[in-house]
Amino acid sequence: MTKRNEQLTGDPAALVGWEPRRVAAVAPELPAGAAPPGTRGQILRTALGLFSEFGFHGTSIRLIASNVGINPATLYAHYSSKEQILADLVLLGHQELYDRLRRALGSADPSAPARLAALVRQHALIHTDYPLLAVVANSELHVLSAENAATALELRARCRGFLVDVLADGARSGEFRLVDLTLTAIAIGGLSMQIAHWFAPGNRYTPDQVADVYVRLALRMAGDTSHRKEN
Amino acid sequence: MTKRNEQLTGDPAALVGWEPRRVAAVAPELPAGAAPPGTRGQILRTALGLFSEFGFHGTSIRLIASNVGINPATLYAHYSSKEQILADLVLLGHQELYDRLRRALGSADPSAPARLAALVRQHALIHTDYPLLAVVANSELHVLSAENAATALELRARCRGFLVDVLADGARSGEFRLVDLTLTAIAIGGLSMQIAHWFAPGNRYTPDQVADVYVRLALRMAGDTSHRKEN
DNA sequence: GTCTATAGCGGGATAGAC
DNA sequence: GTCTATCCCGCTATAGAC
Repeated sequence: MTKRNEQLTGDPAALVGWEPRRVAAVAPELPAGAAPPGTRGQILRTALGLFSEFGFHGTSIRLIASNVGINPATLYAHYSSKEQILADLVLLGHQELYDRLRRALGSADPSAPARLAALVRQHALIHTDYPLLAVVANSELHVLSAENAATALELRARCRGFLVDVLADGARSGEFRLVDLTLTAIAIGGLSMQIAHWFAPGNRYTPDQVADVYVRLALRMAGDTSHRKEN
Repeated sequence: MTKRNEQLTGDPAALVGWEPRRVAAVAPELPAGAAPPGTRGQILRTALGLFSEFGFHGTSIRLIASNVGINPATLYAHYSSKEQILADLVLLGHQELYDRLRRALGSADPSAPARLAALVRQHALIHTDYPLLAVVANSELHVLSAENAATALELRARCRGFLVDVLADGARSGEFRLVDLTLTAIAIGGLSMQIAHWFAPGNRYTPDQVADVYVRLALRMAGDTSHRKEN
């Protein structure tokens, strides 16, 4: 039995989707340096775990406070409202994504396939590293007021711009054969987002393995002409 | 300017993601024959529209009732609880998906690429035809009790089985060159789900155009060896 | 089936002592 | 910063008349 055949006989149902949870049960972590210190950070991490599982409207101030181990009133010494906690999380998640993608483009080879691979790799890795943050940032953003969502939406637009630019460059140069620019960008942009819903440290894929697979899938979707055999 | 260049110069940001809505603003429709008649059906459709935009916990009984034009108490003559309304919607959405995929497989050519294309086409079309139902069935299922979610989860497992079987068959026969069975199945299975978040009738893609693109993307992801040039 | 009225509870947020 | 105590509101759901 080769490794390839092992993959073919593995049971996908064992990995994903059998349970009605929104995310795998992983510890709520925030990017190093991004989390505020002390109680404020503890509130943020606790809210992250609860929002990711029950949603913003399904999580009460009282529940957050009790999980932190403080009184509900104490929470308002650190955040002005429940929405402000979510706003901080959503912004933080989008900033981390934008920073990673920008750095990835900065250090990638200039060819379109190399830049696309770098973007997709980082997009996959942010979802394995911070799955709860990714779920909250993506699926609870819509409950924020327009003002609280504005900065995150601008960062998101820039990230989408990175992807569209790389795909368009590759199409012009002949490195890619796109089926359709807009829909391919949407599809590749959404590809890694599902990772947050099933990935957990210690399952049968490492983050790097997941990222490798997703990079190859994205290159196939873009119609990469440079390394077709390897894809 | 060729059509291909139009695609390349079209602005993707004009289509998707600039707004913090969960779904495009489309009328809340249910599959013909699946919706109950009279007030009961009206409640179901109204709840569908509200759940899709604000989520289950973000939607109150009072809001549903006022949008239907009835008293909140009247609602309980038709449904035993708010959760029961959601349970009906989630089940209905999963049944429609399962029925479509089963019919698609029944009428498809026996080759693996033809069956994969049929599955992906129907998966895409159900998201263009019933985007609100798809969003609710997918992203609010987790608030249901285990009993209320059980049937939908079983249907979902069968649908995933369809996809995994087709990919595994194609890999064995050499029609597909898979990067990884499990992750490809997850990726293709999630591919069309995003459609529900941006598609609206009357935008620049028809449902058939969307489905065509997604079928080609999926065949590329599977490493289809039979029609490589067309993909 | 639909209404009025309301029970009973839990929600977000605040006042003020320490 | 953290607590106790509480305000006030909106929530799901029910009782009972019509």
